[in-house]
Amino acid sequence: MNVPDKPSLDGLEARWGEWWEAAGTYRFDRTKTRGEIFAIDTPPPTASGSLHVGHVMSYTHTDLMARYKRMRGLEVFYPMGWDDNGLPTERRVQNYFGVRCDPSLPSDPDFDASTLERPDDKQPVAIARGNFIELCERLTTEDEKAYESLFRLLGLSVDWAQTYTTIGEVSRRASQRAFLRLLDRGLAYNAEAPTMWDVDFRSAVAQAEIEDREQDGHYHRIVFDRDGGEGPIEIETSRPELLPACVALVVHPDDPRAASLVGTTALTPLFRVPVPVVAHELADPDKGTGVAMICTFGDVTDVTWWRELGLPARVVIRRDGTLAPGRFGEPGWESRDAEAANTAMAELSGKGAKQARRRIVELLVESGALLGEPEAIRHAVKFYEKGDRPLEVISSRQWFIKTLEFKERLLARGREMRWHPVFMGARYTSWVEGLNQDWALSRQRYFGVPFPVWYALDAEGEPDYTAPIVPSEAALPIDPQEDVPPDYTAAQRGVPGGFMGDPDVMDTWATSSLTPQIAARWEDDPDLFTRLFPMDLRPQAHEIIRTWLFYTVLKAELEHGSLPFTDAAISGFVLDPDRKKMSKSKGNVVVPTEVFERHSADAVRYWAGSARLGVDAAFDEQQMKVGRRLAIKILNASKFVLAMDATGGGVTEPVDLAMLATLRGVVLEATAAFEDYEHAKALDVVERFFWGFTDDYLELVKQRTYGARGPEAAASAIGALRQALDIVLRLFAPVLPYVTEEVWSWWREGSVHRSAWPATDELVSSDGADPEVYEIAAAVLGAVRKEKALAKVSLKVPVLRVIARDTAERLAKLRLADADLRAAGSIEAVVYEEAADASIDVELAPAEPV
RNA sequence: GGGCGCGUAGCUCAGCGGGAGAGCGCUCGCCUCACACGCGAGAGGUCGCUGGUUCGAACCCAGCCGCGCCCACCA
Repeated sequence: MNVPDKPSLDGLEARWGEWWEAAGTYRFDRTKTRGEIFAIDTPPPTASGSLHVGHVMSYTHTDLMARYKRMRGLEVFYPMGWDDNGLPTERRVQNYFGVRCDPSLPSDPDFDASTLERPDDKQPVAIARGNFIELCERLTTEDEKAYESLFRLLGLSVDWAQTYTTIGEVSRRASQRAFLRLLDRGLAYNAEAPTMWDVDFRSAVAQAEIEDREQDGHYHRIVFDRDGGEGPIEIETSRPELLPACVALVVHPDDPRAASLVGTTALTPLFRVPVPVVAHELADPDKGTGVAMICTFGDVTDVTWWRELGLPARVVIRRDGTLAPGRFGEPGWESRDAEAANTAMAELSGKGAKQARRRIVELLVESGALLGEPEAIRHAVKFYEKGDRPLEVISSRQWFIKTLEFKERLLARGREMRWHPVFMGARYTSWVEGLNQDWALSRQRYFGVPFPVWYALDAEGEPDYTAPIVPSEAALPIDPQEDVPPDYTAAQRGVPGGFMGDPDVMDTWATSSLTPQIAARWEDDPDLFTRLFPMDLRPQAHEIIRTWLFYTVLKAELEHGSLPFTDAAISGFVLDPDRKKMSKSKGNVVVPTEVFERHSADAVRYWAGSARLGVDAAFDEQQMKVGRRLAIKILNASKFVLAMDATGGGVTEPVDLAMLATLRGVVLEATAAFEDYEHAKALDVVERFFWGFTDDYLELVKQRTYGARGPEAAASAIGALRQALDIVLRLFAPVLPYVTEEVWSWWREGSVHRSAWPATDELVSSDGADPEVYEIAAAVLGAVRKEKALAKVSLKVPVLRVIARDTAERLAKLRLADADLRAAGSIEAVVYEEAADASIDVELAPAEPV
């Protein structure tokens, strides 16, 4: 027994953090079988940036579950990954080192960034992809160290021997292997197809990375002449600059005008291009004039129309977002006045969409084709979530993964998964139901996992995309820019009759969607994999249900025919005190390290643990102060409990048994709450008991522990106190790992975090005890305190007598606590009066003359 | 436009069919031998609004209002 005189929270994080590491308290034991393991698919935080209190909350939520399951006897697999793959890292490396990636360069094996020659400060140095990746890894290593130390401070019970990075070799191999297998099964395909395209990043983006933003715009009413005579046709468009890309007009088949319009031909204004009028269900009779122009391509509806109606393509937007020069008069670019069309096009060429729009409106006004004033509107426009300009639909060659045909299976997997909270499952369902394109997998970027394929070049040097050359799985990971395909030589790269490597990298989600497989060392360590996969828990934020969660389900379904994990726990956002989401741009982020210093890690965890899953939580330092107080209270109450020597007698006093019976209910409730992923409820139940334990129970039995009623009665109290403390420490351990470990170390062996979660059979001695004894006695004690507070006297002032009126049954219970009550409240006598209405009268002794 | 969640004391939230609660904040008091980094007490609320079901509604149902998020084919 080693109880300090002045227990303190100071230094607990450092002391126990080191101890846990040295003792291997959270080390994963891989000899356990799947049924004995609880496997967590930890979210890998983005390694470029900084952790904020949102991370603190959600990672704490995961840790609560990890610690609970560990105490339940499960071997917890709790790894940590670092997401260093992707655009944020790429950008930071470019700025930090002044380099840019040129995938056409071969890697320099002697590359050294410190001797990097920068002939011109303004011009970044071009380096090979392999060297670029080295730099990315080097820079992110620094971030990862900082993150790890913060996560350790927070007390995450991660096994730090189980780490991975999403750009590391294991991740690249897994990503490429998964891709090759999908390719082999025909589930991955490449195609020249219209795809959502960010003109600034010059890369394709997937549906999941697109967000709608409300934008100001205008409806322009434009009149098309008819090719042949009948009256003109009016349409409305918010994108008049796409007029040269117009390939048809469309009406709904049920529109009364359809009969006279469909099958006829109209002429585009300015460009005089004959376009057919066609019918399609997607044309909305109530929108605009009911007639829409189909352009290649203004939006995804255009793509649908173009594809289903077999229309030609006349693309005018280039990959950088500017308009191309006119080609009217060439094949496929028919015009009744090609010269005028090209003149008009020349006015637009080289301009971005916005400028081109402004100019074409002027041209349309001059030509009289624009009717009236453009009508100002607000409408939703699609953006890449990280982009600044609206997306364009641009045709390019991309890799896709078949997704649409698996919708039903993916929906079924969503129903099969357990969602915490349940309503978050609806997010997944609505996303899957709304899918309208296969997963566009390729990105025209550099830092990422390359596609492990090459293409044979024909005699003209043109690649054959239909038959990609693939490496063996054993060779993975490969970089097709560095490595040479089987049966070729390096000298054949890029020459007719030779080969070329696929220049693109995969969407970062292609890797992130394999985090369970990566952490479990899929195929690299089959023994480990069978012990871990499918995992138990995926904790994550709700904003990435459609990306991380969805893609992970998709990959597991396609590769393994199973869920990747059985449970998903979704955390909410952290809001600042003004109820706004914390974000760097709003300047309202709180630096976590300072918060730990002010309140202690346990206190911060208390705040996080008080927030339920799926519910946005306010950042609330007051709540952390409460947590700190609770932690200190645990120290002091423990000190009191452990100060008295245990004499070894049994727990016999009714009040003691009643308290333990109450605790039994608490154990049941807290356990049920954790099983339901309701950690906040578990904490609430335990905390409520604990405050009553210190405020009421400790006061009731304090005098007795000092021996006021003899050694046997004292032993009963001391025994009950110790048993309660033993259980309460374990109940608090998931939320408050530091303070509970500290107290545990005073009198127990090993770590509280490897001790067993409390079970009711530990409290068998209180079987049949009536918790009401404790409850009623506490109520009387409360009444006494109230009387003294109202009289503004010290709690030491004696009470002449307390008259308790209640039913005979309850009075009998109160009598069982008579002696403790009189000692605790300095009460000379308790009078028991049977009455229909319960009430308590307290008569204080007259004040001492001063 | 569709969906989900939320609206309870000044603040943060629990309660989800039969007494309107907790903590913080505020006010008042107390150095009571575990704790002044403490202890005790008090004040404070037509439970968003309107209807309905029920003997009884903060809780169930319907409609509305407000806030947040998710989804949706930008004419």
